Amino acid sequence: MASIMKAPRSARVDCETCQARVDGLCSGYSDSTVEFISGYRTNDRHLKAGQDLLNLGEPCDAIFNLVDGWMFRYTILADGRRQILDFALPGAVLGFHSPLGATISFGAQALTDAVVCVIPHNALGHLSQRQPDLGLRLALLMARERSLSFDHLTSVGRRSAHERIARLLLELFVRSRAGWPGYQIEEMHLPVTQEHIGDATGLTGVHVNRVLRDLGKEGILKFSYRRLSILEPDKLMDLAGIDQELLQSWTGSGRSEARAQGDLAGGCRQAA
Amino acid sequence: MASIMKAPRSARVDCETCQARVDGLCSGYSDSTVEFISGYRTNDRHLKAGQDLLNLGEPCDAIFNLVDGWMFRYTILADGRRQILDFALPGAVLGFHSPLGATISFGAQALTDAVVCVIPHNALGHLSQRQPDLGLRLALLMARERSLSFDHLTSVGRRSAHERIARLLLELFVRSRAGWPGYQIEEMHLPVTQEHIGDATGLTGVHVNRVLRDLGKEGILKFSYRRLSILEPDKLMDLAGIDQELLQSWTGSGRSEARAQGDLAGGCRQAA
DNA sequence: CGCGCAGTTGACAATAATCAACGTAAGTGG
DNA sequence: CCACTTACGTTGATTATTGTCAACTGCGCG
Repeated sequence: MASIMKAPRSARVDCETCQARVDGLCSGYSDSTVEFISGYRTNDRHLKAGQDLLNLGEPCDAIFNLVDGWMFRYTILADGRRQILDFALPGAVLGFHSPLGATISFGAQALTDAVVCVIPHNALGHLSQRQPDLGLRLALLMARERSLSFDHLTSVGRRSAHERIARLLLELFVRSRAGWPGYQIEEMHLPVTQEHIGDATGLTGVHVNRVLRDLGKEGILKFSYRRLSILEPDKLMDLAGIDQELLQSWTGSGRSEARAQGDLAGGCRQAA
Repeated sequence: MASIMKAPRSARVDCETCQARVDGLCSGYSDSTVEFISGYRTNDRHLKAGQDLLNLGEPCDAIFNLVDGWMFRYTILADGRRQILDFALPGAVLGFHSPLGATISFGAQALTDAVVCVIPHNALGHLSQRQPDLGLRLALLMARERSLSFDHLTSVGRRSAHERIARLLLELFVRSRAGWPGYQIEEMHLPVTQEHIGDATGLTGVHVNRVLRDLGKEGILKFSYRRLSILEPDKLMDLAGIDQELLQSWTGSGRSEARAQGDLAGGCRQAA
């Protein structure tokens, strides 16, 4: 798919390795087989858990495609308060902020060891010339991220602590599994602490703990030391106020969405 | 700029009127002269204050460019709680959500009488073929909206009621004036109620009122019956925790951003 | 001039933060 | 394998912030 050709311009050096990675953008989740096809990936960065991808206040001239691992985006206020903006799973695009050469205002930190593919901003122009749909696909991805952000805003602004936490855990479960637990007890490793949950939901770590105790007592779920057990999926879904359609938008598996992606990916392959 | 040519396909009928409007997308604020150039705009919708543009739960096959007036996006929870997601000023793009034909999950309501230009989704594909940069410009616009949403999330999650309200009023002032008040007393008409402010900041209308009373007592600002007076701009800026750079990202007047838009707009005009 | 919506105020309740102490699991070097 | 270290989690007492309810006021508009 990614044919090898000499690069006539310096910016093109990165294009070939990036091409395959960019191909995965619109799906929202990267296809691991692409890595083998594209051969050696020279532009990858490997992060250890807890390490930052971007340093706040520095300019940023690239976007990043998360290949492996979990990360999260955050803001730090002057007095140290932290707000986690969202959690990034493989396939996410990080560092695409409006002003191209401007200093960034959001950090991105690895929750687990992680690998990101670096796509310089100037390569984007070349890529989008060869692949006319790239821009619209990126726009769609950004729009989806914005919708997710709207969702979080609604949670933090108008839902109770119980609802917010139930919702967040459910979201992370569904997004990482790319599916709804169904109606059986489910268990998984979630690489976040209660402090992370607090910073994502606008609560204190201490209060998160109390709410988790409540949810445990009610037999809905258990979470401690990065291990989540969903004991009563239906009760959890009820508490979180989730409907089926929303679940689909998280996984990108909705019927209409699949159709839309099909269109775009189709046009994409024609162009290549 | 928008040359007239026969439309070979039905979707093209809308293209000509939309073309000019779409040209304004990347600026973030529409250029009113464009209206005259494009001649009669057949696809406009006129809304009265309080009227909804989108009905929650219905499918949506178009995007909208707000030409005139103020609007806001919102969510309603099952029990009636409302969260205002953002305020839209002329130039904003509404209704661009991920699944193309899916039912929408966010409402959009007019605060004043308003005019929007309707751009059917299928026209987007045609337009972006003739105007290859359109996608990237849209992506940039979406990314900027996401950043704004991240900002609101941080406010609601981690700032006090006073900070949130100060920040929101300052944001609306700066965005609508496209500039910072400077250091003199400023006054303006803000077409929102205290209830709106509450729903945008995750507070109650009652509590917003108390905070506004505090801010009035301290001589920082006054707001009542849709009239905002900023009495001490520097104190307000301090309370809101705003830095100069953020102001620029709101107005889109930052140096690096202007450069980026120049690049894009330039490529855009070449294509036309 | 009277109706309605927006704003204002007070008393009270609920939710969540803060502070501080202690418990417990995971990781490390000897 | 152990003691040691550290980060994470747990709990109670107390305070602060914000919400709820309800009554009342004032502005604007036909």
